[in-house]
This record gives sequence, C-alpha cells and structure tokens, in this order.
Amino acid sequence: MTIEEVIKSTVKMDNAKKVILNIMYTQNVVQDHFNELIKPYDLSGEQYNVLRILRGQKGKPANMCVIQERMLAKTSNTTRLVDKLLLKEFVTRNVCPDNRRKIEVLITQKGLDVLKELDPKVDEHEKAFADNLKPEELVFLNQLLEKFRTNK
Amino acid sequence: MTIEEVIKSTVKMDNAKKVILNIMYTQNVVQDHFNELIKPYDLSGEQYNVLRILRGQKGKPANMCVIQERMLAKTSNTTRLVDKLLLKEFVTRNVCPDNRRKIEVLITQKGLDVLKELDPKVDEHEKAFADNLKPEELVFLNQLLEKFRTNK
DNA sequence: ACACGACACTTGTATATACAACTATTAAAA
DNA sequence: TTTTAATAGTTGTATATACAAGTGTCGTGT
Repeated sequence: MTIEEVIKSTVKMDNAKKVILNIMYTQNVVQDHFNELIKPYDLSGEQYNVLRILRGQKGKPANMCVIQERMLAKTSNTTRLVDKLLLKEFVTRNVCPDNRRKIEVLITQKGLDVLKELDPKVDEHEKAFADNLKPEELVFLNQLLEKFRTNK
Repeated sequence: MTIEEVIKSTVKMDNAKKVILNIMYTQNVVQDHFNELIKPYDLSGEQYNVLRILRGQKGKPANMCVIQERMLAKTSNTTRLVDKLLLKEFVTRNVCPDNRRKIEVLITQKGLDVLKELDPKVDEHEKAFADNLKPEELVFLNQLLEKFRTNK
C-alpha cells in the first residue's frame, strides 16, 4: 500500500513530502504493532525502553540523565516513567552516595524476567517487518534513514 | 550519526532491530523539527494535519469519519481535534442536513490563510531533509518503507 | 408502525506528554 | 567563607491521547 493510498490523497505529492509521510506512517504502524505486543504486560513503549536501557547497563546503576540521553524521544519525563516502573517493582531507585543530586536506578530480577519473557516476542515483531525486505535492502534502508537525518 | 551512536548502544544489534529503531528515531527527529515550525501558530501536528485534509476537500465539506480515515494516526479523537480548530476559528462545524448523524466540517478563510502562510515553511522543512539524499535515493527510500510495511 | 442493529459522533476517565518553575546539591568565583 | 552559577531531579499545570461507554439517528425486517 503506497502512502497516497493510505491517506487517500487526491493531489500528486513530490517525493520530499512523500518520504516524510512514509516515515511518519511507518513509525505509526510499527508502534501500533509493538503496543499490541506489550499490552498484556502493562508496559508502555517508553517504559519498555527504559527497562531495556537498564538491562544494557549490566548491573551498573544508571542515573536519570543517562536514561534520558539513551531514549529515543529525548523529550519526556524520566522521573514519572521510573515512578511507574518502581510501582511495578521492575526497578529500584536510590540516591547516589557520591553525589546526592543523582539517583541510581537499577533493574530488578522481576524486571529482567519480564524482559526475558518479552525477548522472543520482540524478536518476532522485528523479524515480521524485516522479512519483507532482502538483507541488502535492510542495510540500505538503514543507510538511507541515517543519511536522511544528516545535520538534524 | 548512526542509530547506535544516537542511543549509545553498547551491544551489537542486528539489522532488523536497527531498522526499527532508525524508523522510530527518524520520525522523532522529523516531528520535533516540524513542531518547532508550527509552534508560533499555536497548532499541533495533528491539528495541522486536519486542516491540510480539509483544504484537500476543495470546498467540499468533510465529515468526521472522512477526516479520521485520512489521518496518519488512525487512533485519535477527531471530535476534540476539531473542537480546538473551531475555537481558533480555523473551521466550521454543522450537522449534515441529509443525515443528521453526520457532521460537516469546513475550513474557513482564516484556516486557509494560516495554511498558506505555513506552506513555504513546510516545503522548506521537507526539502531540508530531502536534500540529504539524491533524487533516486529518495524514490528508493519510499519504496523500501512501503515494502517494509507489507501486510501490516 | 415498531423493534433492533448499525452507524456517526461525543463524552468520561485514566494515562501520557510537554514545558516551565521549583528544590536540593555541588562546584566555581570573589 | 560567602555568593553565585551550574547540575540533577522533581513537581505543577495544561494539553493530548487511548479506550470504553454513551447518545442520537438511520436503515432494515417483520
């Protein structure tokens, strides 16, 4: 389905416009798909993302600004995101002894368990899309997207 | 900047994962850029989108479900979106005389004027990204994204 | 004519996000 | 040492979004 078909566009668009709509819409489709996947686990996409970052720390605590800078959407409110994860006991939060302005956030075993359970489903979700392209097309798509955002 | 650099990933990712992150992140970058652009006009991205759809109607009124199905994010609440545009006098809203379940939404001259003023800025925004790619790369990126979402 | 399901939209409520103002702590300058 | 500035997080408030339930209208079958 082309992007013109998706938005039922009557007028002809140039490729510059089309590519932006394609990116916006594709992200939407991917996110909807992913949200379906994690809905049973009572996690939002951003919450999952934070857990993933914390697991990547491999036992080292992460403070708020580290989490923030590794998230895709640089804009959001890390405090309240971590609040939610804390309620579900997926993370712990403690004041950093060396610098009491900082907070040390750690993923719990419960958090690791839920990620572990999600891992195969997330892989499947990614593969479901990636399988639409040949391996070399996948590589090229990555390159094009990275080039597309040059200097932004 | 590669997606690994963006999220400061320590571990190696396969291309299936990378492409999804690249799409999510690129959409984010594009949207932030666009939001900057329309901020002075007191419009959200979705509100702009609705106005654009209404202009595309070329004087023909659009009812709610027409607007809904032409939006990128199929999920949201058209009623309240139109409420906001009504407050700013960018649209009018009337019950359809033929079928009183339906609503006829029309863009006003004021709405057309604001779009007109935005047009060159939006073009510039699109070009700023598109200029990073050669014309044939742009075409190919569109094709890859469309293929990527096959059956989703 | 009337019952009933489908349709088009609206509203309620809970949650999420955006942005700015605020607090506490540390580092640097005077 | 005291003041000032910078850093790290948190909180308030307004707005946006998601999802389900509700309202009014229309079309169909009996």
